[in-house]
Amino acid sequence: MALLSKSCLYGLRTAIYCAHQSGNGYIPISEIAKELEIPADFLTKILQKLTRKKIMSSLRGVKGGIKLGKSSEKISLYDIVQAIDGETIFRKCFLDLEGCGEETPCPFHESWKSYRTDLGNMLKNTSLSYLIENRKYARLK
Amino acid sequence: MALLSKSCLYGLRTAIYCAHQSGNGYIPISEIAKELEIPADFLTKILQKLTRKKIMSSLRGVKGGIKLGKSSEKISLYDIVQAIDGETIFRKCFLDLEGCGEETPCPFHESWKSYRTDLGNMLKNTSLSYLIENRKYARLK
DNA sequence: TTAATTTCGGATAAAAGAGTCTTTAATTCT
DNA sequence: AGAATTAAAGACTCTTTTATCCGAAATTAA
Repeated sequence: MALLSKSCLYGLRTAIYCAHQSGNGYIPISEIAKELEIPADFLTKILQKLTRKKIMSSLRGVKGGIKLGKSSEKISLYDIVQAIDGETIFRKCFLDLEGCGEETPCPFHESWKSYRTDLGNMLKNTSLSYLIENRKYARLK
Repeated sequence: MALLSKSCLYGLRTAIYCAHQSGNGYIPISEIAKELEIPADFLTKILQKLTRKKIMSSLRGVKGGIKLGKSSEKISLYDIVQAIDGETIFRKCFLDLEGCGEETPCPFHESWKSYRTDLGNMLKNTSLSYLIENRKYARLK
């Protein structure tokens, strides 16, 4: 298993890639797909989830493609994960028990809760711009 | 997505359940399955992975079933996760990039590394006995 | 020894996630 | 207006995970 779905990872990598591109123009999905070695048709579908949530914006036609829907400072990794994989990761009980909560905690409730919250906060506090500025390498494939 | 596979969660819940049972006898898998609302045939298969690693021990026949393979102090959650889902969770890059490492880190390398290590340590430091002793409720379904 | 019970092992089925393909709609350029 | 390009949308296939089924092997009890 992995924490995030493959779709989500593709979406994250694409967003980071777009944030890294200097210009403000649309980039064809096929170009990104080739660059990041992601199946193009599949990526198209995934990015639709991000455009519907205004995280990205798309344009059809000759000079069309995809780009960030707002400035990279305003997009957090949490936004992207939430848009593609939903919020269950950040809510769900470690043991996947429906009724687990403060009143009827599962055996692992306490230790997992803080950990899960930390993860959510870490993703919320990491914007695309921060990521671009504070890394040494651009490795995205 | 979830951090752990369903198989792994079933395995964890069963192990905790067994640790909670006072006696030292074998418990039929069908009984556990019914109690924890897990498909019995599926659970049988999952538990085989744990018995092969001596985390649990099993016995066929009339008074047979399954029980912990050693004392609950000596079984950590890490052992169980590792036996069922493997170690990839604790090693893999956040963005699932093959070549990500210290030399060629992915954009998320640093922040994820410590987090992943913490999770591993948390699971290593949590034994079944600790879990049984330090919880208020027994909720496992 | 026979009957009952229970795990083991392999085959198969169902469900979910990942990936492909084709057609349509929007946009640009000539 | 017409041709070329590119995302959107839906149907379909492939793979992995989850779940079911059945016969065989081991163990207990009478």
